[in-house]
Amino acid sequence: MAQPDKRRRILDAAVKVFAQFGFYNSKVSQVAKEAGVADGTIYLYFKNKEDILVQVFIDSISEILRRQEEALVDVTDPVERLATFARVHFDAVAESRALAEVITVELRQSSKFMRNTNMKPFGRYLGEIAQIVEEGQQQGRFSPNVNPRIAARAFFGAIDELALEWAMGRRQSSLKDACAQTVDLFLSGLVTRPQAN
Amino acid sequence: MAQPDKRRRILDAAVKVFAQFGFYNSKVSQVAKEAGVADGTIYLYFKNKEDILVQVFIDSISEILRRQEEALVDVTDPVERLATFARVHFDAVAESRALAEVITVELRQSSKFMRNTNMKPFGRYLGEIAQIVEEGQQQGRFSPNVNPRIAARAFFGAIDELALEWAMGRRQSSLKDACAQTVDLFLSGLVTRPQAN
Amino acid sequence: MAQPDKRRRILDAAVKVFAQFGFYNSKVSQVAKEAGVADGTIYLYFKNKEDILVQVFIDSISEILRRQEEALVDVTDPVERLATFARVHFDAVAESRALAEVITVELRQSSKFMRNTNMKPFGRYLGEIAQIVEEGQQQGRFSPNVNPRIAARAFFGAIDELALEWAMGRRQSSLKDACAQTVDLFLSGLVTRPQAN
Amino acid sequence: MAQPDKRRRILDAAVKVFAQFGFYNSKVSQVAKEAGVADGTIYLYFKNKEDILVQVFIDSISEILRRQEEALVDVTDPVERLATFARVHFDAVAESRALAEVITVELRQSSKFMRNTNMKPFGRYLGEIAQIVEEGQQQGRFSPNVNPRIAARAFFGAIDELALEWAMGRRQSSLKDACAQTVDLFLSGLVTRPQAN
DNA sequence: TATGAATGAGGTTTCATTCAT
DNA sequence: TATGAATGAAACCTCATTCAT
Repeated sequence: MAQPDKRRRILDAAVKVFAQFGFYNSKVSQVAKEAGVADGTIYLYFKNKEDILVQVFIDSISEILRRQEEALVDVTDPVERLATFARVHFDAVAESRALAEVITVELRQSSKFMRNTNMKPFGRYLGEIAQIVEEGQQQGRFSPNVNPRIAARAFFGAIDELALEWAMGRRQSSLKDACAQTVDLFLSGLVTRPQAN
Repeated sequence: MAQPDKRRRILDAAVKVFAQFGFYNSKVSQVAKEAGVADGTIYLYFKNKEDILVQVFIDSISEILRRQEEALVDVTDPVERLATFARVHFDAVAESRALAEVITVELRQSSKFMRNTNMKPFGRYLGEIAQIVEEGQQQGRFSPNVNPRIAARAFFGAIDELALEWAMGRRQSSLKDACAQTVDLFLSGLVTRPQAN
Repeated sequence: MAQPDKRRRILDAAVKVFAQFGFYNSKVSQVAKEAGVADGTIYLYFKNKEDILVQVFIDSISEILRRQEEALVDVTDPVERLATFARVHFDAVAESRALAEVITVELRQSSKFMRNTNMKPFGRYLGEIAQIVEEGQQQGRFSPNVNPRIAARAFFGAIDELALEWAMGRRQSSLKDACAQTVDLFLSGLVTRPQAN
Repeated sequence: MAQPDKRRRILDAAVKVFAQFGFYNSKVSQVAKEAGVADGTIYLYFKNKEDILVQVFIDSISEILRRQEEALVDVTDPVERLATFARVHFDAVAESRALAEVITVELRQSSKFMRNTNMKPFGRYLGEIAQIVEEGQQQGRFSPNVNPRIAARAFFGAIDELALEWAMGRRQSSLKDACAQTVDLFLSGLVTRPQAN
């Protein structure tokens, strides 16, 4: 009975349930059953239902951020860094289709109501991309004509949309291909091409 | 008493209310009050609460599609067509911040439940982009190395994400700028550059 | 458009609808549609929904009573009168299965709420049976040991229950047979048998 | 707080409330208040409002059947068995006027919707009577000219109608008398009288 | 008389949350 | 810590009835 990390089990169960039914159509009791705990137990670990979603999000983004930092630690070329970033994001998403749905879909829905919540991890996530772009501009590898934050947002939107498409079950081509194509699209638009023109 | 288009008024009210509180936190009675009709009247025009959301979506996408077709009728150059498409999308979104929120946020939330719904308008919307890309490839203006449907999806994701950012109230730069930058990013990645390399 | 007897059409429609769905599960609009009139028209002829049921009942019982009186006018023998009464009741029921259901089932349900209503026709109906029994007793043909009103009630209960069984669709034997058997049962218990014992 | 049998209390409360207002005019909240539980608690024990009625019926019929079997265990004479059956039915009814109303009135109303329900207890109840008649016929005590199932139905209809009359508040004579008279009526019609004729 | 769009009161039911054990 | 029976607030939706035409 004494599970090592009940909080973890509840979060995992929540991801599974939220992904299948959507946050507002999921019942706390479903999450409890999936986690193998009593309904009341959930409230020992989370303030309320919405808090579960927030924690799922914070935990997931934090974990992905950790992986990003780990993967990027030795990569210095901005072009390579952006490609790596996209690959890690896709790999994370590929690991858990359910998590992808929760992050891409449920999160947006709740975000309005999370203005007071600690959304820093997501800001950091976007900021990470923006920083790569910025560094690329400083190194003269990326065109200085783009706003780094806007480019980051657009970049995230593109790969996230593909992740959603994939998560929704219409896997038209391999994940890797889509990832690479997207990165290429962006990079070829981003990189400075002194020789051309 | 006899309002000309009660259905229209309910839809407009719904967009306003859903945008402010989110679909699941909106009450049908709020929509009714905002529309100036009785609660029951809503059910003369819509099957149920979710149907309002579906109709908002279908109506909006249809209207935007109409505008796209109108705007694109005389544009032949693929590069120009894609730029026009993005501009019209942004203009439509700019017209109604509430509508933007509902389409970008609420819709995704419900999309799981819309699998059975007539999502053709959305499919057409994406298809429209894909077709532009495809034609561009056929005319040799766009790189043949991208899958048109994936490019369309990524393109949509990028401009939609920017629209979301804007709708969420963090209007960092002018809409037009963001639009143009995004289009540029994509186009420069997409267009063939025979002279370079 | 000008139907001769709209009230009649509404009553007939009500019988059909009430029989199929039950009074409380029938919608006034269903009755209106079945009658081929607008919803509001019903309220030109009836005070409210319950009034339709009351009128159906009063009209039906009155009509059956009329037939009973017509059939009994020339019958003088009490035994024969009771048998005739049962036969006419069954024939009436046989004519309209829907009417049978409404009278046997729906009416009981509402009767509590009809205490203030003019239920005289039903009282007269039972009274008619009681009177036959009473006359039989006065003529020495029926045992004086039974309370005529109780006998009437039991008699009605028996044939009504059979009618219900029949109306519910389990027509085990011919209507006439069941009728005759029931009458026989009662009569042989009722008639004085001077020779026996 | 912890009531021993909350289900029982809800059923009892339901019988009381349904009898007074009728099933369709009773509110679930009334039943809850009468039972001293919260509205939601009802749904821990019953599927929905109609299920309460079904369970009242099944429970009651089962209980009466139990009593019938107990009372009949030592009675062998068919005539006596039928008389006993009637007496037990009346006694059960006499115990709870409310229950009588619910069973005789409300139940019929819903019976259309109960076709899919497990109505076996009622079938068994009627079957019990039919079996007594059949055994009586086999033993030569009852006339072979009647269909046992029809006789059972008529018998039930008669005593049930009297119960209804009584439950409706027009207690014209003692219950026992009515019971005895009814039984006598039937039995004298049913029993074979070798000496007569 | 007839219509039927509009009304709006109110009931059934759900489900997040609590708390006695 | 853990449980899960109980709570009760609140929302969706229905449908009898009205009334302007």
